[in-house]
Amino acid sequence: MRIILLIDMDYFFVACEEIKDPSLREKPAAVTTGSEREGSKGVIMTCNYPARKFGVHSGMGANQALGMCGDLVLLKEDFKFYEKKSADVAFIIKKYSSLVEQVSIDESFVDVSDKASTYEKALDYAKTIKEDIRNSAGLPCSVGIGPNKLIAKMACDAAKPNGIRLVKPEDAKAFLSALPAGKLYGIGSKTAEKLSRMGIKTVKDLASSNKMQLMDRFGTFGLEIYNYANGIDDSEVVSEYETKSIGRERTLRRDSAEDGDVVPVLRALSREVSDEARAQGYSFKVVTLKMRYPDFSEHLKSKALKMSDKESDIEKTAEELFAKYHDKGAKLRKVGVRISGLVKSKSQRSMSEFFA
DNA sequence: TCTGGGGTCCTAGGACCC
DNA sequence: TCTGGGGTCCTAGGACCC
Repeated sequence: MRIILLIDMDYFFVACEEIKDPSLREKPAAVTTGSEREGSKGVIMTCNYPARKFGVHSGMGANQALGMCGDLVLLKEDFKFYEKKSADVAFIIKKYSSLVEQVSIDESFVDVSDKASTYEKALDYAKTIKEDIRNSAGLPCSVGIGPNKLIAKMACDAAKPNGIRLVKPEDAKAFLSALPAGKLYGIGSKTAEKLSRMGIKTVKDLASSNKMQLMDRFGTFGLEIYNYANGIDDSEVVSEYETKSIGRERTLRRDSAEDGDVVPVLRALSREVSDEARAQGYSFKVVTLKMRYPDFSEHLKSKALKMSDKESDIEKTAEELFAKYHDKGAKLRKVGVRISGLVKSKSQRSMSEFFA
């Protein structure tokens, strides 16, 4: 029998800020991307629950959020600090199981099948971990418990904030079926709309829909969401993970068609990408330039090179792609540089082999 | 939702090789 | 000269998640 936990930190970035400044706890507060763009205060990345009462949520423009809540405290993101707190939390979780998959800065799956023989014991185990995180790292989290990653994830969503939710296998289908289809993991706005046009509005509708028809319409993805809707997910908790790509992107100060506004940004981004690749010990094969236009349409242009670890190759290729594909006179909103086809550099490889 | 930045996975056509 | 099928790489774009 498998028992999986999903531990998800509550309003993580703002919770970290509350450690620095406890007085924030009583106030509506949000962490933003910050912005150099004229007229913009950036976008809300996370907000605490007092702010949510006003309708503030992540992804929203900070100006719009201020319109809903004039007293909202805006804080510019401090990723270094969040990464440190994330590492603290990861260290705590690893005391309880070695089979941990960190899926983002604030979320980890934990396979506790070997630690807990029953769901009741898993529930106690989850309480212990949650308390440890609260006491040792000073941060609140929620925990979902289920027979697979999908159920654990959906249970955790239902547990938030600061809760624990156990969904046993025999209850999984009933638990899921009440949800709107768009709340199911993997179903975003586009798919929700397509499903809705097919008459599929809830997870229950999806679970009892025609599997063949779904596969016809969506390919293997159709099978996946059909299985999810039925509470089926055989994917493993994987603790080893390889980075696939490293990228940086930036919204320009103002929409611009001038090379003079864009090229320096490409250089800065290339530099940052190169620094990150070096820090992680990766060489790369492919460089991709992303261009976003004022209407939010995006174009990607990429070029495969010989394996390289040189900043100059990133910069040269990004500028080359820009010169070749950007229509002169067309304004840009955002540019990005990404490298992929990553391979651990020799020195790094021997280091990890040494430790293995 | 006048909308940031970091990622992942999937698909699909064409090139090229055997 | 015309023909088949498989495999892999390259490139572009879409959708999703946090």
